[in-house]
Amino acid sequence: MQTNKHIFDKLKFSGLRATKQRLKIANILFEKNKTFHFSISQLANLINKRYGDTVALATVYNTVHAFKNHGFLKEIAINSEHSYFDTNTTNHHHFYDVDKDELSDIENNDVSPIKIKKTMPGKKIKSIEVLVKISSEN
Amino acid sequence: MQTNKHIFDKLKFSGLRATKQRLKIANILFEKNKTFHFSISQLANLINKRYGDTVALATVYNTVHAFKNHGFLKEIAINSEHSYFDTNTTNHHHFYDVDKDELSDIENNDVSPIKIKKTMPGKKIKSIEVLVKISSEN
DNA sequence: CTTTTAATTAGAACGATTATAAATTAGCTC
DNA sequence: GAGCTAATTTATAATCGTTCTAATTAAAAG
Repeated sequence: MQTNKHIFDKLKFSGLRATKQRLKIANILFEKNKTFHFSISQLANLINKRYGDTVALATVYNTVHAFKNHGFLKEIAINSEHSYFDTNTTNHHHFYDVDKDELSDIENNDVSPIKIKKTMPGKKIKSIEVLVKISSEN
Repeated sequence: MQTNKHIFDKLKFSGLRATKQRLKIANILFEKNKTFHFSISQLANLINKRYGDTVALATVYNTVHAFKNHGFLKEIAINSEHSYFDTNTTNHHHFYDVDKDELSDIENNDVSPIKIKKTMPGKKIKSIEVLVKISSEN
């Protein structure tokens, strides 16, 4: 599988050892070319479904944090209930479906340019993120 | 104090009993005309500082949730570490100072109109919120 | 004043996450 | 490939924030 090779190299290049566990997790996260949004518990379930009970929960946490620290994942704050991660680490925005508790991406191009008219002296803007909450109409 | 009377009425009107504890908490939250951002633990500290150990932690939680459910407070998601609340319940946006872990408001007027070009069939937009992360320049 | 109902409380329970310390494994060097 | 070293994994315990529970207290209504 080419994906595997690619992920392997990605890990290696970043100084992370390409362990069995990390490859399994990376497979699930990066196999789709589509952005993948998940919480730790969702991810743990997926791992279990595909690979059985072969990765300890602590390792899932460790790995997600390692991936995040190396820029492979981005954390997204939606609500206090869950912490979500996103395989799309570019600057972009989100729809959050409050009925289904589901995230989807909105690319930068799909949002009109955002101009912040208020300034904070001595501070510079690091990021601008838009969260659009949606729900079924009716 | 006029604020007290006002808060008392506010509680009464909403069907919440104006208990000693709720009035103390409301005093801290709503005494300033400025927006107030806080986490539960920060609030608990403030209560303690002003009123001593007279409100149980469970009551702080209960009260904040009651206030939130009655529309006196709004919850804001910034990161997974803390859950923040805001006394400004209008539609508005935020600066988040990542160095100081501090929130401040950006009024709707201070952000250029946001147009979302992507649509989600069968869904309607409930809110659009912008989070601007800032940090010291240098 | 009595009754009813809501709210508060201390403490237990819970769930998600992190820490610990021992065992395992990846990736080097020879 | 054997041996070495440091990184990683693991099971388990510990911790933290939050919620639950059941008893007590207090507010409002009659």
